[in-house]
Amino acid sequence: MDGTLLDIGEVARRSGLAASALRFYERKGLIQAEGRNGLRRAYRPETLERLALISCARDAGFRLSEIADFLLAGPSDTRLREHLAAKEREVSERVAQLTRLRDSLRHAAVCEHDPLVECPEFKQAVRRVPQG
Amino acid sequence: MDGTLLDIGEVARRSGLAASALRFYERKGLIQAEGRNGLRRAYRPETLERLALISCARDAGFRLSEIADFLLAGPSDTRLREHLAAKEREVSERVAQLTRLRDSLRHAAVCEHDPLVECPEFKQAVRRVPQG
DNA sequence: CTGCGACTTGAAGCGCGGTTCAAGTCAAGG
DNA sequence: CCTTGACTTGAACCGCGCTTCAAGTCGCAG
Repeated sequence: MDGTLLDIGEVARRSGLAASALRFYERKGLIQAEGRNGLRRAYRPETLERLALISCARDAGFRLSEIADFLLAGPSDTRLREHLAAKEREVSERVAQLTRLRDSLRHAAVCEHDPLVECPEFKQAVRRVPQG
Repeated sequence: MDGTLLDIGEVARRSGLAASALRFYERKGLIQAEGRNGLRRAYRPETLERLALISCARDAGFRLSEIADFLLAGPSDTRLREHLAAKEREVSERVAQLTRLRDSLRHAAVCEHDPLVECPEFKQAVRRVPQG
């Protein structure tokens, strides 16, 4: 064994993702193995970082196809930069919304309203975001 | 027509949700019609508020089944309160993560790194959340 | 009474993000 | 050499959140 390359089981263990998910990501163009050891995929350690990024973005509501686009980007890809900027605005909005939701949940834990959902303080989470 | 009750088309238009989605939500116990006008569902206007709450929670990553649980909660439901408190922590973590991601995206829009994803500043989004 | 169109139903279908399965391949160790 | 066991493949399947479809039922206008 080379020592610098990791096999899929190792990557799965260290990334917390299932091996099946890694193969799935490969089909979708999100990652690729450096080579093969026989039939077996051999991954560079950097792949772990990339997977962390993928997990992060996916948790943030990005689709795998979007993530794949981002991963291919160079600094000269203008359209992609616009896409990233748009995503940034989207994420900002989500942060604001989630922050309100968090405050509502925090309140809910101590609220005395009977149908909890009727509490006006709880409902603040629902305030419409000003038109985008 | 009664004037206080809305039919499904009206609710769909005003909530921005498809009629099929409203029927789906009914099957899942998220909403219910006040009654029927012939076969047709007749909704109370408050349903619109409830739908706004549902959309908000769903966008925040809650499952419909979770939302249904929350919607049934009274102030004495201790287990549910714990669930809400747990969700609050979860949402807080998400907010933190998304905030980092937003900062990374903001940077990405002006970054000169070639594989954009290799930029160390970009990668800060990926910093592991301290063990939960 | 005759459309018409918006509603009703249950069942099937879809896109996403995977997991599971069956069958096969390979490297290392006894 | 032969077994073991982690890997390989493609294809089928899953849960979620809906949408679409086919077939039927209303209420209202003409």
